[in-house]
Amino acid sequence: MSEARDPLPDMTSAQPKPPMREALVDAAFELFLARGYEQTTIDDIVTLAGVGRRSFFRYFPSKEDVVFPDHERCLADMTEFLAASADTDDPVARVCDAARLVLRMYAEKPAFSVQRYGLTRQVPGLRTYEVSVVWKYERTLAEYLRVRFADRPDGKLRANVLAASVVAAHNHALRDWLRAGGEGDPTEAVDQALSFVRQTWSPDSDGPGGGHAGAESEDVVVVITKRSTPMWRVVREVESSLGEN
Amino acid sequence: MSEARDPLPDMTSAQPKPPMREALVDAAFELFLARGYEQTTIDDIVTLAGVGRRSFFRYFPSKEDVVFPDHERCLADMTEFLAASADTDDPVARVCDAARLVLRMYAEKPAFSVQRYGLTRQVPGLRTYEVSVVWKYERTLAEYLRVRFADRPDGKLRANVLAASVVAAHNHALRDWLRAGGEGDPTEAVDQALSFVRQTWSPDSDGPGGGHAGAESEDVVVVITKRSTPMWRVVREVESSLGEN
DNA sequence: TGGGCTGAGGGTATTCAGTACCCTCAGCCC
DNA sequence: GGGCTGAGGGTACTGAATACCCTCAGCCCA
Repeated sequence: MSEARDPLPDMTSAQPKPPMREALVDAAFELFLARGYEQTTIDDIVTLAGVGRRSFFRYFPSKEDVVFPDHERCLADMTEFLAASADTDDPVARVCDAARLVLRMYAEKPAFSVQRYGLTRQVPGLRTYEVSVVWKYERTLAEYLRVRFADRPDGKLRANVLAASVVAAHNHALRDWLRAGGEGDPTEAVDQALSFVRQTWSPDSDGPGGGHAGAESEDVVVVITKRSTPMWRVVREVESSLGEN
Repeated sequence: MSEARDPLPDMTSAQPKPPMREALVDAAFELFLARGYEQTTIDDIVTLAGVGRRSFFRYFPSKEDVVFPDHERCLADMTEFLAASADTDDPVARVCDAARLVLRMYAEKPAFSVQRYGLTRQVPGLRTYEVSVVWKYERTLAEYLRVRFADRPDGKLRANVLAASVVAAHNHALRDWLRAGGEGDPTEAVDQALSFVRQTWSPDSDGPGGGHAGAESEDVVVVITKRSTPMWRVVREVESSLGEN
């Protein structure tokens, strides 16, 4: 259920993938899960990986970064994805799709994501780091929306609030999935959460509180029924009105 | 323009106010502004303040904390403020008022807030710290809303998104004020930004999309919805209308 | 073929934040 | 007096992060 043109392109950006990076990540997680994040030193990691200490900081600017090895890539992908937008794209749909890039990154490695989730819940420093990563995504979305909403009054406010909403909805569904152990497909839950935001902030509702239906729009369905009508009849009525949906 | 009962009580919580804490903050900011945050060591600070190194960490758990000396107090105030809510309060208005507590903390020391803003813009580590502080506020608001929305379907999602929206709107107005040098009163701008959110998420519009269901007469129910609204949401809308009315 | 360039990786020393442990001393209650 | 507590001070240690320099393989090119 992708919403905009050019949805979720294959942004794997096929890099040469240095094997040393992965070796470091593997060694780090093995130790983090065994004795805990703070009980593991950089020396422990590089010793297990069989490389020099200096090499660790060649690949990861800090100890926290090894826990989120693909976020920088994902952030770059998101930036690129948004930059490739057409002016005709629905901005809200576009940022929702951009958020789905993050979801996909998590969903691609369910076991890894769940393990990391366990770490971030326990280690305050990692939670802080994660929050700052999320903030970068939010800023990226907000910046895109800020440009797209430049002509609106309160465009900047709208952009910021909408970006925050999209991120919050995405994270809500994502964390539900992580808490459940990464079982199944989180896509649908995220879609639901995003549509929750999307329908509130859809571009045609051009002001707060202005979300009420203009009856002349072809997009609007009006159903009139008696209060005493049983629910199943109401549902059938609405269903037939909505037709294919 | 306070929105709920018991609005913004005097939460100065008159602590004994140890003078040493303030001396450390003053010394720290003097040095931070003169040579920069990262160029200043803890030893520099305690030397200027004329106290022992050990005493610094007695008052501030980390170097970053000295830059945000009153956020912990403010967070506690916010938690207390929300805990003191009545069940009859409008939850949305209540979290908006809670956000205003943060604004007030900034507005009480304009010069200090602006100086700190300059620091956080320049030092990535401080920005990260600030983001994590903001996240704590957001979590506090979301937790309150989660309880208040417990009976709603999607209550948790709604709580998270709403909390994120309120925080984003608040920060938007706050940063505008800080960028402008802390001149004037930021209250009105924050009120505007919050009302932007408030009108969108007001408790009476109890579903996204503004799908409005209401009783035209005693016996007739009119449902107006968008064609794109998913069926489950329509059903819920109708159910809730038929339910309590 | 030798020379020099580059870039990945390694090693060591240093800085500095943060912690643990112990000391002093003032006030204060028995 | 003696003992207790709590604020403040000092010192040593750990460990992340940085700076600087070394090795070595590959490679271009004169």
